[in-house]
Amino acid sequence: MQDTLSQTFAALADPTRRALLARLTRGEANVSELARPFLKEMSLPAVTKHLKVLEKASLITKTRDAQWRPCKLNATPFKDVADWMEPYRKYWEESFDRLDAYLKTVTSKNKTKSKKP
Amino acid sequence: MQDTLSQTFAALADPTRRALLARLTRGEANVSELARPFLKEMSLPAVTKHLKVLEKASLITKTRDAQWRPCKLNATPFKDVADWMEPYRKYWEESFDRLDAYLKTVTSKNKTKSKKP
DNA sequence: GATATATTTAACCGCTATGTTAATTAACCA
DNA sequence: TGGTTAATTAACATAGCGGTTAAATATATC
Repeated sequence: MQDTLSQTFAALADPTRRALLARLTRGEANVSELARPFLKEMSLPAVTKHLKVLEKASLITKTRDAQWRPCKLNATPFKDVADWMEPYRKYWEESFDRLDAYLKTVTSKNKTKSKKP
Repeated sequence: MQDTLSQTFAALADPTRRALLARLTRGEANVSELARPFLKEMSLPAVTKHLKVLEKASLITKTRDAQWRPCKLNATPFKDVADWMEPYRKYWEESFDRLDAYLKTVTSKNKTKSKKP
């Protein structure tokens, strides 16, 4: 078994699973509701498996309501990812500041060709 | 081939690769420098492969200097992850606000037991 | 009890990821 | 030229992922 963060990233490394999470930001949903948009591309058991991966990674929690299994998002792993990202934030923001600066030089070079009169 | 974000998350889903990235926040390093801390646990070709995964995911760039291959971090995929995370931020912060609120109720319940006079 | 709906489990398959060791390539040095 | 260091490639083993279909389980309803 892997460490928690690896498990989280592995769970996020699939577009179907990310779409499932995105759906859950709009509120709880049970398995068949979650599966519906994907049933042209894959079977229901495939979706069940994706949900199990998300559940094992604690990204979602499955509860019980009669024969339905409402799922909801868990915040903790997102927080963990955000915290892991933090040391890199300064780095990439700096990088985009540089892009910003570059774009400003381009703008100034093209001033005479500007659409505005 | 997978989509970019999946490739990024997959690359991050390994503790060795995350450690390599962490090392690179302290500046450029070539392959053997990067490998050194891991050579008790795995072979050099294994590290080479990890670096290739990071490179394919654009998380690092490998350049050339004689027989050395200095590696440096790329900001873009980190930005992409951060952007993907953004819709979830409010969600998990809210969740930790709730924790905060809970902790406050605990504090208030224990007011009489507080260390402060 | 029988049937319908919701979901999971089982058994299987093909592909890819991660590691190994041995060999190879590339660049430098003496 | 020959030797050393740096890094990659080749060939291979193993394990796990993501999908399938078919069967099983759970709950509600008639």
